[in-house]
Order: sequence, then C-alpha cells, then structure tokens
Amino acid sequence: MNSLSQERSELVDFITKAYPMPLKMASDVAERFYPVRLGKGDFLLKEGSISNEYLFLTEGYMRSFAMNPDGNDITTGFHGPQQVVFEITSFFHRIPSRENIQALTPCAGIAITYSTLNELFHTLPEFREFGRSILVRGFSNLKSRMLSTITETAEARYLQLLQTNPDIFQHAPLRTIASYLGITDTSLSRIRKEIAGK
Amino acid sequence: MNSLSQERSELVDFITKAYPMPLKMASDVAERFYPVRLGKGDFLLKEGSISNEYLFLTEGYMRSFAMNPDGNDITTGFHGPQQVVFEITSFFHRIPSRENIQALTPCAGIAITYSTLNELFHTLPEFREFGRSILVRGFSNLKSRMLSTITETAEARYLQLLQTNPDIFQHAPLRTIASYLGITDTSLSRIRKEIAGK
DNA sequence: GAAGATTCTTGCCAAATGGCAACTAATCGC
DNA sequence: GCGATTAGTTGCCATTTGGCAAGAATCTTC
Repeated sequence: MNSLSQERSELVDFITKAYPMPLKMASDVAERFYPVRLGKGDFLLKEGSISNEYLFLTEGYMRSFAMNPDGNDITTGFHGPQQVVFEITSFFHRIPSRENIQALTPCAGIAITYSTLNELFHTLPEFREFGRSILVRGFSNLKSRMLSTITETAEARYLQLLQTNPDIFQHAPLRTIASYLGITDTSLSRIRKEIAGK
Repeated sequence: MNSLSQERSELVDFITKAYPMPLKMASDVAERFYPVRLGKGDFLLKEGSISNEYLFLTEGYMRSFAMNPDGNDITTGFHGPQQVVFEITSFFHRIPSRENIQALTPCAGIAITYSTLNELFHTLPEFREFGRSILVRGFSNLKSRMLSTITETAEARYLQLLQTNPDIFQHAPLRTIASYLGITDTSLSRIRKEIAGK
C-alpha cells in the first residue's frame, strides 16, 4: 500500500489535472486529507446516513448501490483508483442517503469531511473550480450513460463497459454488473454466451 | 409576456431559494441577465456549437435532444418555467455540444453568457453556491431518472412522468415523450391504450 | 376548406428480456 | 480438504418492446 505522502502527491496530480492551479494550493489542500482504509465488504456509506466523506480512492474498487422495493440491490456506479467517491445528493443536501457505497476489494484512499471541504472552498476560492470540475465530470458521464441506456441494447452496453472499464470485471460479480447494466444476471449470462459463440 | 424587471425579480426569488444569500447580491446578479425570446421551433443551442448561454426560463417549454447514429432524435430532457437551461458538458468544458436545445413553444427568459457567469463567480464568491446548487439538483434528478430507467417498466416511467411533469404532455408530441422514456412511439401508444382500458 | 404534412394508432410478427427452477462451478470458512 | 454458501448457466415459457406498414386523426398552409 502507498504511504500517506504518496497518496497526497497522487491527489495533487489529480487536482491540478482537473483544474490548473498553483502547486502550493493543491498541496495545502492535500495536506488536509486523512487516510481511509477499508476491508472488502466494508461500507463507506450506508443507506439512511449522511454522506460526509469526500474520498479520493488510490487503491481498490468500490460500488454504489440502492435497494429497490422488491429488496434487490441495484448497482448505480463503480469506482476505481484515482476517482473521487461520495454520494452527491446526500453530501451536498445534507440529507440521508438512499444509496450505499461498499468496498468490492480492500481499498485505500484519503478523504476530507464535508465541513473541511467547505472550509477549503471558503479559504481558497480557486479550489472551488476543482469541486465544480468533479461535479461536471460526473454529470457528463451520467448523461452519456443515460443516453446509451435508452438507445442501445443490453449487449452493446455490456461490450462498451467491457471496453471502458475492464478492471471491474475482475473485481465485481456478474450479478452486480448485470444490475448496473439494467438487466438480470440471467440475461447477462445469455448475452455473454451469445458473444462467446461469435 | 412578463416585463424584464418582472423576470429579474423571479430570478432573484429563484436564486435565494436555491441558496440563501443577501437580496442585494441576488439583485446585482439578476441585473446582468438580458432578455431572450424564442419562437416555437427556435434553437437555443445547436449540435456542434458551444453552449454559451445560461438561460433562466420564465415562460414556455423546451427540450434537449441528441441525434443517434440511425438519424433518430432522442429527447434527453424537458425544460419548463423557473428552470435553468444550458448544456452542462459543452458549457463548462467549452467543447462543441452533442445536443440540441429547442423551443417546444414560444419561450421567454433571461440569460447570461459563460464569461459573465464566471465574472460573477469571481466577484461574488458566495454566488458560486448557487451555481453548485443548480448542478447538484440536475445531477440528483438525473440519478433518480437513471435508477428508474433501469429498474422500472416503461409503463411505470410513463405514469411517473405524467404525475411529476404533466405540463409536458400539453406541449410535446408523444413521439418526443416516447424517446425521452426510452421507448418507441408505437410502444408508448400501446401503453397508453392499455392504461386507458383499466 | 382542401391538399398535404405530421402525429398517433393498430395489426402482425420478431427480437429482447424476465421469472423461475434446476443444475454446475467456484469460493469461503473452518 | 470438505461441507456449505454463493455465483453463474441453462431450459422453458411469459412478457415487454420493437419494426414495419397501413390507416385514422390532427394540424398546417395557402
């Protein structure tokens, strides 16, 4: 596992790539992040509580999921290294989350709390641009996922996920991936069989 | 049609509800918005150009849509009075939009440009909180739409849209609503027939 | 108000996906 | 390593949705 200072240095890179700012500013920000370690299956966030950590993941994979009325869990997102992980609605509105965030593998990262993040936004106004860029990126990704969900077949979406996010297939069970794609595990199994036969 | 000053006053209300801030600040912001009028069918944004207006719609209805490879247009969103209309990816990344935004009815609103918005963010740091709240709201809505798209039947999504956004049915053709729901106009027609028979 | 365009509906059949249950394969805990 | 649990596959059939084309209804436009 990387040392805390290595993790902070990764974060500085990440911040300055997302929005160019003085290195000193990015470093000051990174200093405020504290280490977070999660075992496989551990929760970063549980349904009903308020998302209060803004986590920069450096190692491992996580997923977000919601329970639907029938009691099935629906994967709403996957998260990997070099990504910011939190539940936006709960975090910014300060309301209980309807989603869970759970480690698929052992995870390492560094985080800050909601109040520290706001303090940073306040003392370093330029840093808000980073916050905005994370929001915009997430929003854009979700928009394109939405479009592909309503226009493409499950097979096409599966192939696209395989191409853009191959790592996930090594860490998440297919049942989980199926729900992310909006289909049942049975259907995904058949789609894979169909593809394999080609 | 409302006067410009009425529109600005609506915007002040909207801003202070989205994020509490001094009335003076909200008024100063609203002063910078200029009127925009669109006839039915007019475009606020055309695919390939950069979304450069941050529009607060006061009257009328619009839709966003993307062309899919087969040449069909897919509605990605509907917009009504008291909503902010722009294409986030293009606007903030300053890249050509893959979406169009078009007036479904005659529309009135007030707008600012990208550069004026940034200028306001710079001179009134607190106003950024409003910008953030608009992003978070849009993101949250899209997340819940995404979840319902992958978990619910087309009929359930139709009924939900009918309940949460009934106005749209008076202004948008069903074909347009069908693509928003991720189904064909044929299927929507059958779903409506099915519901009517109950 | 008549011709033309657009929108909506319907019939027919095909394709995609789901539900359930049985079965097999892989993994976990001890 | 072994029993128990979890994950993945498959068969059978039902349901949902799509594709296409024709027809009906509605709306533009002159």
